[in-house]
Amino acid sequence: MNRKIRILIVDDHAMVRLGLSQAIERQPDLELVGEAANGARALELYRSLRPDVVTMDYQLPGPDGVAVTAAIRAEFPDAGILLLSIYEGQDDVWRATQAGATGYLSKSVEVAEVISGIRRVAARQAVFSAGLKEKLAARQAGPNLTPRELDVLRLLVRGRSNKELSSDLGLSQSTVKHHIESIFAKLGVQDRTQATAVAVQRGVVRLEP
Amino acid sequence: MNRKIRILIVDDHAMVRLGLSQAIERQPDLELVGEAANGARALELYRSLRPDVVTMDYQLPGPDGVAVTAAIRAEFPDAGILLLSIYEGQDDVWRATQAGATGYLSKSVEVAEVISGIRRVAARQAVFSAGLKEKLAARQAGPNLTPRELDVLRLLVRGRSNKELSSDLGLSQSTVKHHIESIFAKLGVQDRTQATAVAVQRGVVRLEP
DNA sequence: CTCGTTTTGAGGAAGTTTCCCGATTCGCCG
DNA sequence: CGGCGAATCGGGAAACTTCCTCAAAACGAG
Repeated sequence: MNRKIRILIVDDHAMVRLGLSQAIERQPDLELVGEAANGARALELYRSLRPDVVTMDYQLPGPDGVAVTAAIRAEFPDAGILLLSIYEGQDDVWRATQAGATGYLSKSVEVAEVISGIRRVAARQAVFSAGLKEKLAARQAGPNLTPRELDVLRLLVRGRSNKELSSDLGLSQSTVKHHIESIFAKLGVQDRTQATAVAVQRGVVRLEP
Repeated sequence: MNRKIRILIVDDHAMVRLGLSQAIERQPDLELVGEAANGARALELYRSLRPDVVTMDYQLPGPDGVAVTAAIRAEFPDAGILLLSIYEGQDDVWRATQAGATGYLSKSVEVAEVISGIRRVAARQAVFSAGLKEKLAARQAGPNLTPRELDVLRLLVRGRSNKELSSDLGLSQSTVKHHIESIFAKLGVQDRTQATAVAVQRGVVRLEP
């Protein structure tokens, strides 16, 4: 038999770390080599341990899981990283794939699915949960904002005015107004506050960072 | 020695259930008697098992942890329920205490703290994590909105216009404008979209339901 | 190359929000 | 009782947003 798959857990919730470590220890082909509760420690441990797979929580104190993923991949382009998140918005998955995550699973999946996800990430195969694919497909049929509209929406949701938007993005106010109207039409709302509510609820954009 | 403390875990994340169950099984005085992944199953199991303590996740598919807590307490007023949440907003804790939760812990605390929380809930003592108390105190010093302003803010965040607000709450538009201006002043913002962003980020109000 | 989409832009009318001024009522606390 | 904060209401001017029409450059797909 081959060498065991060496795993690093990154999660700020002690209970999740405990659950994951238990699940891993029950598998003869998996081996837990380290645990980190924040991004800095994760990077440090990655450098010294060089694990085969990292299970990374989406939300972490300080730089979030996506940022840590990007940081690790910048240094180790062949790293295998499985993002675990309670969020299932399209924007989250998109950000994750952009950052170089090998897989993205919702935390509501069964433990067995995480284990099989780890094995597939170890083989550098992409992993996305069935539920996520459904949601992505469903969302694709819905909003479907253009990249520029997303830029505008992300700032809009943070409370920027048209004037601020235009200087933030280097556009004329007319253009900003145009994009905003397109966003309203696609989200089916009448004003920016509703757009914010809908966008955040559907996970089109995230508010926290 | 006394009978063991009988525990029911309610959480939709399999990994958290696994972690909690492991932590509980390591304690000689604690006994896991059931696990539920949703509110309906939780109520069902509570009726048949009558556990001493329920550890309840804040967010669940369908009715959330607070609603399930209220449902259990309506039937069993002496139930001991420990809410576990990733959210630390004042509004969440407030809703939890109103629903009759015995304690409220952030999921970012250590496992030992959850275990000691379970023991204290078993003794029907209130449990709130140190971090939460700090945050609550900090928030108390901050916004400190009046009840009426909170009513307005909750609707504002969902994208209602001044006109809608006035009919929703049975007020004149003048009064609504007045409340909104007070909210802006207390949150330190200039417009309703910023107010939405700040309120959601700080957990003053929740958007999901 | 042509078509459709995206992105950019102008301008204006109508409606809404923000920011002021003012005022009355109510209940609570010292 | 007097004062104080909360909640209520009115009005108005300035600013901003929404909705509309029109237009053009850039770009990829077919």
